[in-house]
Amino acid sequence: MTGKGRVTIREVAERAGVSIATASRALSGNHPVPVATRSRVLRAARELDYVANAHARALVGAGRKMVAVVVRQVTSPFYAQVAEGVEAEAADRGWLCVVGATGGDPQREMEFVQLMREEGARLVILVGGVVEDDAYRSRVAHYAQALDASGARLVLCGRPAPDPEIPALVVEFDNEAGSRAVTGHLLSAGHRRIVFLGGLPGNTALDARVAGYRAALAEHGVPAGDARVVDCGLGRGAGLRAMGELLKETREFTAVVAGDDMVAAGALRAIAEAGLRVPEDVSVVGYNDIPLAEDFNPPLTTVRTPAEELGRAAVRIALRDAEGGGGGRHLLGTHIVVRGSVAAPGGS
Amino acid sequence: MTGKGRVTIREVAERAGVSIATASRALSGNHPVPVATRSRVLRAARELDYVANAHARALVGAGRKMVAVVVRQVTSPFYAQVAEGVEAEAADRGWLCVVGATGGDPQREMEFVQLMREEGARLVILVGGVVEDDAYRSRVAHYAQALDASGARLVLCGRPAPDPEIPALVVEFDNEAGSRAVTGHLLSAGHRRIVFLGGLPGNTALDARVAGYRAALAEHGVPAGDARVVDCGLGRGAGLRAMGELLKETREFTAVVAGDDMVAAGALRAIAEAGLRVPEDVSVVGYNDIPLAEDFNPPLTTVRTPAEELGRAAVRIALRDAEGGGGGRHLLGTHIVVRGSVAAPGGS
DNA sequence: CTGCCGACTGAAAACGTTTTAACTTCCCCT
DNA sequence: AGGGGAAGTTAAAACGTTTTCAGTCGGCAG
Repeated sequence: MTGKGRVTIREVAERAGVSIATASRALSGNHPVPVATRSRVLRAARELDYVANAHARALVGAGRKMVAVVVRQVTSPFYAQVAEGVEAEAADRGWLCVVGATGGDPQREMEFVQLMREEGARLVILVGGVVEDDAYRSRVAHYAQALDASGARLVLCGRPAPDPEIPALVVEFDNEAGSRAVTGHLLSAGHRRIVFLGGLPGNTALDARVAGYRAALAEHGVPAGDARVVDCGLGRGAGLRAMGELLKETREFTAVVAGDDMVAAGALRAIAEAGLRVPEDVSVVGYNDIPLAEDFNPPLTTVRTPAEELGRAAVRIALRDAEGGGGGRHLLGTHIVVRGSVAAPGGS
Repeated sequence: MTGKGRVTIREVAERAGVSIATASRALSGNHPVPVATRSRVLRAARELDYVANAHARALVGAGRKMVAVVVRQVTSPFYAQVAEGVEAEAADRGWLCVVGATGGDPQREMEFVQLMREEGARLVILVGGVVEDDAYRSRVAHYAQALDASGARLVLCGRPAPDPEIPALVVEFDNEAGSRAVTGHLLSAGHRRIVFLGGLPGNTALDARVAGYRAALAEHGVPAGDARVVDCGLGRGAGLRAMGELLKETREFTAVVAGDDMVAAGALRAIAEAGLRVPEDVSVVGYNDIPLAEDFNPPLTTVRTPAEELGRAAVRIALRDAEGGGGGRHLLGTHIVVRGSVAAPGGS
């Protein structure tokens, strides 16, 4: 039953009584072949359960249609949605999608990009905010230049291009606008003492959200000195810990803007553990509107960032501009989703 | 700046003043090469920013170290965790991991497996319960036979092998035991009228959980007639809808066993919307212990299925048994995680 | 009848690497 | 001094496709 190795096109050709060249043409459809010959070849291929060797094909042809998406971790709901968007858009076009996880380690990111170069990926999408230091800039410059040299494209989602001249495309959400809007929502409800929980200095995405938060405060006439940013970074654990500590230190605030929904999840938990109620005692808003945000306790008011659409857009724009080469920056809009975690300040 | 095509090993060899063969050996390290020559080649490669062409390498060599993991959707927290486990274990060994999403469509599953055969994946992991009909059996038999013929391995996670003779490895959780345990937990708390929400007849994973549920009832002397299984399938939306309808029809139950945590999330929401409290009026348990289960309202008592470990185990076992060929079935254990969604029946 | 064009086909080159087999050197042993 | 390796190196074959180039054949216009 199991022929030793894989069936090759040679055996198909033999069985169909044609040359390798004709078999190839019939199978790949690159060149017209009389229908009789063609069906004979196809039947032979079916009978032998022939599958073409993608490596051989990629070696001689124009390479393989493959897109790579690189995220910190697949289990983050936001990244998962982005990856799903990329996967879906790629599948729609018959492209293969590879996802890599770095765990936030630049070393693994470099290894993975290297691997993708070897594999001949034509599109590499790096997702997620990052601290923009010199190491980052030179790393990305190298990716962009190297990928460009072999005709591939680099897309940065939620992280900046180190230099506008660099052949990388940037597709991201307008973090500052989203954060300004949701902070404005709290301010409009009457809050004045609002904490931003989850800053990550140097991380461009979080810095933009902090900037939006400060801008909203300024717009509503809150003194800049009343702003308070807790730089605890992202993740549920970080939010839980930082919120717990903050509550031990002070209760001089009525609302919390979380860096993202996972931080908000931790914060909600910490607030409950401290014996306070949301939203009666403290209002909380998140960022990203992950799928389970409406199952939090209470359901979370947050900013909807259509993550899947971000992934799709990255692929779509990169492939559309494929000829254009070069860079460019595309901003995607966001909007507030109002649920039960916000009330007017001043108790029940 | 952009040299036209990719740098090949020929140019590296030329610059280092050696033959292609020597360059290849120095770079791949398959054959000892004097340190002087070796460093000369490596330097040339570094200077030219050479990356090997994985296609050419795979074409002549033993193929590429690549594992493919196929799930319904990446955004399901459970599948994401499994995929992360596979990715991590693969990365640890320097293998490439490709994830495919089928959306539950057998057609897309077949296409993806076909693609993986073309790409030369050496390990294909199919994840997730499935209805075991004739179409499924013949599909999987074909995968197994075809992959085996080209020296690749097939692993089934949470779905059955159609035939013990078939060269496929099964790695899964003991769904029946887990479900029996968590249902037993409710029974021990005093519940007698317990609904199973989220059956999916024909789906082997869910059927096993239903069987565990019934077994637990029988063990505790609850008449079989008091069992009630709502076949609404999985997903938050399904749970929300089905629970809402059930509550309109009857309130003759004190506890709910959900098919998985997402169904539980929907159920919790529906119960709250009906004006009931969890756990005072209704107790709820889930399945899988997804990362956000403790942020539900209330925190969810559920069965912890170490999903990442499932992914890791699939890779580990498959690679360890690589020589052994053939099949085999491995069961992974689970345990209950007690949180706040269960109380004794009979109101606050 | 001759010449030409088009449709179809096949032999062979090419893709970039690894590996085999053969060829040098050079050293050591007798 | 001659022979036997070992160590280092290289030319060439091989991997499975696609594509180019050249060929064969039949038909049709002149």
